[in-house]
Amino acid sequence: MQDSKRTLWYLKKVPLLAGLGPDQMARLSESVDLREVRRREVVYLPGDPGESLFLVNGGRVKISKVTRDGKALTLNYCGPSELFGETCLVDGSPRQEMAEAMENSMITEVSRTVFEEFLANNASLGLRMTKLLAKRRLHLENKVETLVFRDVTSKLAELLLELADEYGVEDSRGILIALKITHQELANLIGSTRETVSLTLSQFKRKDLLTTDGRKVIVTDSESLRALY
Amino acid sequence: MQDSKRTLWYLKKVPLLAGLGPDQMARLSESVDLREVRRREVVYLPGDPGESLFLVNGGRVKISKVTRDGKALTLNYCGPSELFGETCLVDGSPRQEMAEAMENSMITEVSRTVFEEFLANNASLGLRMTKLLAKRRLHLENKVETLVFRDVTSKLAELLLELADEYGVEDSRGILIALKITHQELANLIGSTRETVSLTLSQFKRKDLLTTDGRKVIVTDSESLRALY
DNA sequence: CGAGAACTGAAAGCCCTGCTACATTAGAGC
DNA sequence: GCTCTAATGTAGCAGGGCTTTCAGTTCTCG
Repeated sequence: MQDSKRTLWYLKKVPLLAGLGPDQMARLSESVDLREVRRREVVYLPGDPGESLFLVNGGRVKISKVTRDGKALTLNYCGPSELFGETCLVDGSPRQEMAEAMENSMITEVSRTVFEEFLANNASLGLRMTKLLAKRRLHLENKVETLVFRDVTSKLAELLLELADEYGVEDSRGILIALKITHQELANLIGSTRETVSLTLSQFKRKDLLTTDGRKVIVTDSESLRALY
Repeated sequence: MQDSKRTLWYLKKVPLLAGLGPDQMARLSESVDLREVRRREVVYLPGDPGESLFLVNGGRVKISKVTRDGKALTLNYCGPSELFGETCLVDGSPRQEMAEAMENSMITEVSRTVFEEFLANNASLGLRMTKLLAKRRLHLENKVETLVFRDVTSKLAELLLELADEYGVEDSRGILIALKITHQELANLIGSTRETVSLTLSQFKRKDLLTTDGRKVIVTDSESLRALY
């Protein structure tokens, strides 16, 4: 009871579901599953059955492609109110990517069939869903372009500016990226290696484009950084 | 009159629109635009206003990312009954990719607002659209992975098998890829260069994995080719 | 059918960056 | 605070493939 109330409360905050009426919302909240996942916990792996999609209620989940030999490419991060695992809508075939919690998170699991039923009965949800997926696609297309055409310096510069934009806070020295992120993670985001990222970062530091405070990056000269791509 | 009848006839063949009733279909056919585009004609360029989406009625259209310095990455080909340009649904911002006819083609142009209106009033269309976009996304994600992790030999081998699968016809010597395609096009599809593709192809030929007949490729040993990735 | 454009074959050089290998440092957990 | 692990700083080396160049071939279109 308490739990279903909380589920409802979470669902109400998801923009994607804004078009659902109170009754539908209530019905949905009864057929979903609220789950807690801890930092580094895997939500699903490639090969797992793709029978549900997820909403992030709180925390952050990383979606990535992994290879047999341990290399990984991060596709995107999902923050609160965002959807992931929706590619199972195609046909419920096995997952082809990995979802892993980056911090302790709360997620809502919706079975594919239930979601499809809601979609089939709610045009407004379909419209929102279409726009959402189109947006994701656009981002991914731009990401592909960047990955293929640009060199590491350019890709890292762009990534840092994006991160500064999304997670940046003002600081006396510039924009501090308030995100606990390792060089390996940065490398996975731009399709490079840890070593090359470390090297490139120290080059940036030498050129006074950024400083580090502990392990946080502070962008001090975003203009020059932008000029690199 | 004649023209609107033809439009309707074309629209009826599009699976995406299968959920629309006869009346809706008729209304749609009146608010769209049937266009003919010739081989190499550009449908839209990056920067063009993104105010409509397109259905391919016949022929084939290439969607690609291009850079200032002339490099190109092909995202996908769209054949009959397929949709393209749908990323404008996000917000009607300028195009970020290029659409170009690969052969003389017939396309239907639907304005963004009209399509959105249909979406908002037709849950079945929303469901189909969602599935379609989810599928595209899945393909694109796999493409990214391939582009980033694999070397040219592996990517080209995979591409040739895909093409053989989609455009292949039986031949006494193996599977003939019945598609007029240049080395440059192949390179654009796998994020490489014309020279490297030419070289790799001749390596394949030397290893007896394929032959060429004029400018068509014939895959003679698909097993060994598959083993390369 | 002829000329020009488009396409392919081949080869040398070089450069980015991935890989390997350690040393050092910062954090996390007890 | 101490230990042990995770993360970072550096460096050399090798190699895939991009660039450049040019010759030869094959379409295409007037």
